[in-house]
Amino acid sequence: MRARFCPSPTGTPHVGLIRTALFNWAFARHHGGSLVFRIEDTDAARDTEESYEALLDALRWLGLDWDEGPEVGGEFGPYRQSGRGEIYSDVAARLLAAGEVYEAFSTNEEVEQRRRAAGQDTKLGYDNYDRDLTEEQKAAFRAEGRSPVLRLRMPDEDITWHDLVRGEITFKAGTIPDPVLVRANGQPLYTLTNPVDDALMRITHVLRGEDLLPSTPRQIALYGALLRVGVADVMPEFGHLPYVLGEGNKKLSKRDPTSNLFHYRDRGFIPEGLLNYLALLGWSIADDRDIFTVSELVEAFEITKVSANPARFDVKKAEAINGTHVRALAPDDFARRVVPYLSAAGVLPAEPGEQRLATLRAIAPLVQERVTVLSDATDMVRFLFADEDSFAPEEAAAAKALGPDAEPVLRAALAALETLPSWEASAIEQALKDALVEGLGLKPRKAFAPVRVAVTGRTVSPPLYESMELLGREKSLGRLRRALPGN
RNA sequence: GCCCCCGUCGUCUAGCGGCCUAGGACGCCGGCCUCUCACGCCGGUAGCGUGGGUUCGAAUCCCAUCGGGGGUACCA
Repeated sequence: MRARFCPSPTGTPHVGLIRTALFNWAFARHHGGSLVFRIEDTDAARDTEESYEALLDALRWLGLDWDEGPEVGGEFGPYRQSGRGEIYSDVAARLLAAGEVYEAFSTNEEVEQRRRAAGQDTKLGYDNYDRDLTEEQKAAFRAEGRSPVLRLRMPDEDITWHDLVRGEITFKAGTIPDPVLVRANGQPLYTLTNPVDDALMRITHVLRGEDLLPSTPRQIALYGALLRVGVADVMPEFGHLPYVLGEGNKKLSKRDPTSNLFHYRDRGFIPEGLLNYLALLGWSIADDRDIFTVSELVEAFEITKVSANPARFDVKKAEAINGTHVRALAPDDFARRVVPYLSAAGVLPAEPGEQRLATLRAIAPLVQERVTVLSDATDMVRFLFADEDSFAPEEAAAAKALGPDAEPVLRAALAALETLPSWEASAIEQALKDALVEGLGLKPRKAFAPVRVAVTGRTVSPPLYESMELLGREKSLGRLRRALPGN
């Protein structure tokens, strides 16, 4: 089995596009087949090199590898359509010679005029007028200086296929006008290049977005022609994946920043979590489970079990799934992955030393169960890495917990901690409880808030005693003193 | 207009004629745990678009209808 993923390098990778890549990848891996990665850059006006690089970056980040394609090669290359021009003109010539394709000289204006004259809706499109032009007529058009486009002669019977996700689909004969395959200037169009490459690359399964569904009949028709002229061996099977929707009922717009895959990477989604969530958009592993690993996905994936319903991208659920995967990480792995986010936020230097990394590893397990995306960690650990000159509690937190009532609490805490023989979480806990809860008779909630804000700078923090242990005695005591009124 | 796709809790889904007084997950609400916040645990909320058939029996089959989406390019 040979599947393919063949994006056009325009813009940034869209989550819907990546879901398509994922399903093709999972399909190929599940069946032990091959995944071909092809770049459809035949539209010079819109394709960019940055976009091409972004596509590679995205797939690599997610671990979606390909067996043939850019940078890995393969026997059916090149894998960027911009390098396959000769192939297309050769195939076009064969189709023309066989009469599968014909030269059409009509301009859009002329087509519209004829439609109107016949009392028809101009939305019907091309009217197949040039199908049977005589050599004399063609010569006359050329004499006028016109160059023909190449159009495919559509068959005059219904076109039916068994869609892998939707079942039988039929387009009635005569509803699709003969499509242009090659521009007058010789430039091949998607309508030609996509099926030709699928044929030449021996693709057996075409899994793509539902937006391409209306173009399937003409692709099947072209495939018929390719089969007859010997370019194709077999008609591939088709499966049309449902849309990924955004807010409202429209497909997630390319302009919407939340459609950008890198938006999620930047926030600290991890590949395991994002892949899991994306797989849930149209597929499910079981009726009572939705958390799974990539290898479990590969093991269980069936294209025929994919739902035909459009799916809305739900950030909340994506975050919940991601959080589960984050928590499943080994603590050191979590610590390692969080470093770039801390550096980007200025909490850690770009290349933190071993001492800071050790501190990070120590706090990691406590932070890990409190985040849904890795960037959440920055505000939680900032207090540990701030230097004492610049450290100050957040204003709102100070206003809330470091008012006049706080002074006796802070003094009692200091007194209890200054003489503490061992600076260790359980000892700190005992000392604070004795001094504040027992000694001052405060509710625990009331007792620890001022200490927490003084030491971590926030009302929400990792567990206090462990945080203080990691911060160290001197810094902790110093911060408590500085939180006292007048300091 | 014409062609095509889709229609189960707010959202993603399970469901393929009896196992459905419709299951799970996210969300939301309540509770437990608790030094904060989370995590975890317990409980609750909420759905088969509508109307006709077929059948002893329909979310599941058929027809109609309504709603949503896409296409209708010398873009992909």
